[in-house]
Amino acid sequence: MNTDVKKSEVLEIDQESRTLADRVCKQIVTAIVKGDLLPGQKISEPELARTYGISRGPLREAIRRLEGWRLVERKPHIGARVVKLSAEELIEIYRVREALEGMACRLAAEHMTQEEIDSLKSLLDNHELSIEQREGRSYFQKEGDLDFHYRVVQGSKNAKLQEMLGADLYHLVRMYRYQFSVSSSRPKRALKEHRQIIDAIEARDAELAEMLMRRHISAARQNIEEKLNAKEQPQGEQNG
Amino acid sequence: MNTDVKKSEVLEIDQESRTLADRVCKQIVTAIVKGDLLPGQKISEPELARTYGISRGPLREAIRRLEGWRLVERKPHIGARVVKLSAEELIEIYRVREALEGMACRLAAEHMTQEEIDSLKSLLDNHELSIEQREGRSYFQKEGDLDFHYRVVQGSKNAKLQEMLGADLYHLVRMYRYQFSVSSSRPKRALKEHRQIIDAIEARDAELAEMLMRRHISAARQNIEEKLNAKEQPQGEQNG
DNA sequence: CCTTTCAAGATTGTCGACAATGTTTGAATG
DNA sequence: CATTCAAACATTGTCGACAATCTTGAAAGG
Repeated sequence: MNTDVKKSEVLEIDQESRTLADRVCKQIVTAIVKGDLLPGQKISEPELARTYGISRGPLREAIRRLEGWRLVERKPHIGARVVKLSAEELIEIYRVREALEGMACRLAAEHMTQEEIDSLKSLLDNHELSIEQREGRSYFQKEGDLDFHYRVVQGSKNAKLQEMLGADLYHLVRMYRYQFSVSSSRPKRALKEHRQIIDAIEARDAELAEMLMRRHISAARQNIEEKLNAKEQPQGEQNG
Repeated sequence: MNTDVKKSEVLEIDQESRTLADRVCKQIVTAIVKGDLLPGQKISEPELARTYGISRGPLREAIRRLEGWRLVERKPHIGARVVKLSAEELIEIYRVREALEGMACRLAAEHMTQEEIDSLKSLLDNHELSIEQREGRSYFQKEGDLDFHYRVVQGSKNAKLQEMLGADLYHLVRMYRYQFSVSSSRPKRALKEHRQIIDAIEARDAELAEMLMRRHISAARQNIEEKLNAKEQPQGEQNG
């Protein structure tokens, strides 16, 4: 038997998804992020319960947790819907990220270990390969960028920051990346900025690291704003 | 009949607490914030269900939402406990507040209406009265300060900021204010700083407003750090 | 033809019962 | 006397049924 294979996985995943509610909660998050459940879409309890093969009890508990995470909104006696962000709210999130990740990056310059820095640099090497080969392009656009940001936040060693960014905001960012494909669209430039940031962190230049991260996120925000404007200009095109 | 009395209340409160789960959720938050449920304390489902006179179903849903808000932690098959912050995590929260409320204050200087500013100034007048009369002292220490901060955040007009600060962090701050009484302990000085901040907002000096707010929160953090150190120095004194 | 009303259907909210898992107690053994 | 194991107990997890509320659609009236 393969008892000692993937021991940590057994311990961790088992710990976090031993109940139906926890497991289905993750599945719903994935469905939302991947776009199987679209923003604004109604979440039907009977339908989802059938889909996942569970009863409504654990499903409702999962929805309640998602409600706490602000990934779904609920109205009493009416139902739950996947949260739908307006353009303004999406921009707001990027402004919050600018403040929060700027701070995270400053702290990362102070607290990240050399091992973490080296590992992150090799991650960027992988990203570069993916971009050059044009094969993992969509991966980089959709997930690779957030991988980088996630690790910087981890490096800040501030648990509250990790919660607020990693667990709350990134879900929403991911969701909207999959929906509109408003990802960086200039992977090479983003990669260059990532390298500048990690260099500043390695040099322990906290001030510069914060500034570069703020500028990086600000550029991403402007990029989104442009794309949103470009999409809203053509009148008469309504989807829904 | 009094049908048109408190119409907004009927619409809002009714809307938010029409289900048992929503109502009991609020009750538990209040219990946590007031200190009836202490940090680290186990939340017994049968006991709470009896206390609130409901079945375990809605209660579990309420706990699940609180879990999403990170006010309680759950371990599968073991139970839920009120979250217990270490001294480091409490400090972390104040550092996050510094970044987030600094940003909120800058935005408030740009977006707060004159009516909101006037109302906030009269709130500060009330605080001054309370302090002078020494009668509402504990109210000011425990709630009045957060009232001010809450209104500034509202004035930022950034919904995401309002969520993250108003709905998430302030619960935790309140909880620990009630537990240790590590509130400002210098209400006059805090009030003076609040007045400086609102003056900067009224002058539409965003940069100054941000700086003053950051300094205000930083001072509060240092105050807490001192008190925590003073409490940890006396050895052999262990509680609970 | 459009609006209103009401009844049937579907969905959400609540409950009590049962199953699965943890915890505690106490007896047997070294 | 300490340790270990197992059985009894308590708690958490899951389910199906019923009640309360909302939605839909058809009939009646203007």
